[in-house]
Amino acid sequence: MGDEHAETVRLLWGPHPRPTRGPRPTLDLDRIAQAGIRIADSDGLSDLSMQRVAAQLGVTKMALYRYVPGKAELIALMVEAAIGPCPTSRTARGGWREQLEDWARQLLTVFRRHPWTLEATIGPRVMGPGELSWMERAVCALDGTGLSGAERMDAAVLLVGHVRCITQQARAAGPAGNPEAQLGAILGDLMQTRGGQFPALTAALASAAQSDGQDQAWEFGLQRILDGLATLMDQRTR
Amino acid sequence: MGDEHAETVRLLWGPHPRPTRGPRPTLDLDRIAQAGIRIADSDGLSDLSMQRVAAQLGVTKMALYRYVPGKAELIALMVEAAIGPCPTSRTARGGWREQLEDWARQLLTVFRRHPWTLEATIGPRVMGPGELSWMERAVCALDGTGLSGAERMDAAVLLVGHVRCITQQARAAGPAGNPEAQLGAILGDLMQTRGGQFPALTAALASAAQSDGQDQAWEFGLQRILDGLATLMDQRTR
DNA sequence: CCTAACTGTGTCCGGTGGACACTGATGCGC
DNA sequence: GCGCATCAGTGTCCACCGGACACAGTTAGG
Repeated sequence: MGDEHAETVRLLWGPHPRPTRGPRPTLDLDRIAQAGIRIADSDGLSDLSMQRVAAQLGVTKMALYRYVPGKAELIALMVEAAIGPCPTSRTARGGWREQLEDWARQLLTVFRRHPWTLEATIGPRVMGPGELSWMERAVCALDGTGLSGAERMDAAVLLVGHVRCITQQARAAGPAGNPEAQLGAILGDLMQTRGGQFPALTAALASAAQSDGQDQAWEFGLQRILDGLATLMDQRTR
Repeated sequence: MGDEHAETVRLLWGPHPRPTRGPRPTLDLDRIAQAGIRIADSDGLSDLSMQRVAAQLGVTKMALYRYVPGKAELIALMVEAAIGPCPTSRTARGGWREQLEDWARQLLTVFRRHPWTLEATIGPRVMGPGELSWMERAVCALDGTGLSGAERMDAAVLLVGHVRCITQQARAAGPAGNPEAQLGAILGDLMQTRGGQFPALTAALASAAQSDGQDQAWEFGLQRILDGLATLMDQRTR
């Protein structure tokens, strides 16, 4: 039972007993995580190395291994600190749809602020209390809607998937510029040079080029998912 | 205009002129990509190195650089070869909903077969003809539904996001065992030990524990998205 | 036949994550 | 007050990574 994830769980969930003997630690987990977040925010996860994190904190890289077993656990700490707990402001106001919509928008801003969390949360991993609090809030918003527990979880997962997908799409455009336009430009170039073996795609892109909203894909998917949930609830209560 | 992506486009889209002079190349792009896919399929993308790919082909790692400018381009080739073109069987049979559902299921099997494509297609990247053919098929299925070009693209992107999200979730359980059960077990452990500061989540998990279907999250999200699309079309034609 | 083009190899470099032994600071039990 | 177990940070070392570059061997065209 005691696999290698146990240490990660302890790091994310505590406790973190301060030892009484020996010299005072100059660092703590939160400062290390913040330093890593600063690097990943500015230069991306690929430029994150133990050396850089240690240098930012004024220590040697090996000093970090006194706090963290390895790079993977450091990234897990960074993700937990970057995502943080779900803000509880305006809790339980409005119906499930308003609550979920608000929740999804807040989650999107968090992901947008730390785009590297996308690639950091790809594989199987241990979730921290902050991440779980986000799930808690979404499931809670669906209380009393007639959906089963599994369905409430699935709905939350579905929304998270959309948030992640949109965040990734937004990253393709860089910090400035709207994603759809740039994606459309690249695709349009390919269409023009490589001939029209994708007729439906070219037609859709030509029509999409005149579209304006830079968050159109986000709004579209969000409303479609919420519509689908509403349809299910309708079928249940009928 | 001639940025570093130009070489990637040439690699993915051709042409690949065979030189007349000099010794015959012992390798070709397809064999290299297949070797990389074999490694990534069995040991994951993190264990993919130029050395391993070269060893599998019986050459030195530097020989690969005669065909591929770098590791990133090799991975792009692998993704294109692994995803491949969208199968055109049973094309344009049934309504948009049946077509899209079939399309999404086929895409899911492809992603399940090559889970590493998830992390390989995270950042902004150049898409190959195979990937585009999948998009083409989805957009084509939505022809004549009253949706605008941008909306058809957004719908396809929405479905891809769901497929990716489910694939990631499935990876958490390893090759065997159903994802929801294992995820629920980890979460349940945390609930039990860390106390009930997530009441809604614990309740939902307790209810989800009795659920049976191992692809329930997949089916749930898929039907919700399709329901949402149907709702939009209903509003349009009304 | 010769030469230019091209392939695969060997060597080298900076950087990475991590193991390990070590020095020095610290607080508890005596 | 003192000694010693404990723990923090450092320096050194290693295997491995992606990639640059010069080189030898092979091939086809003039």
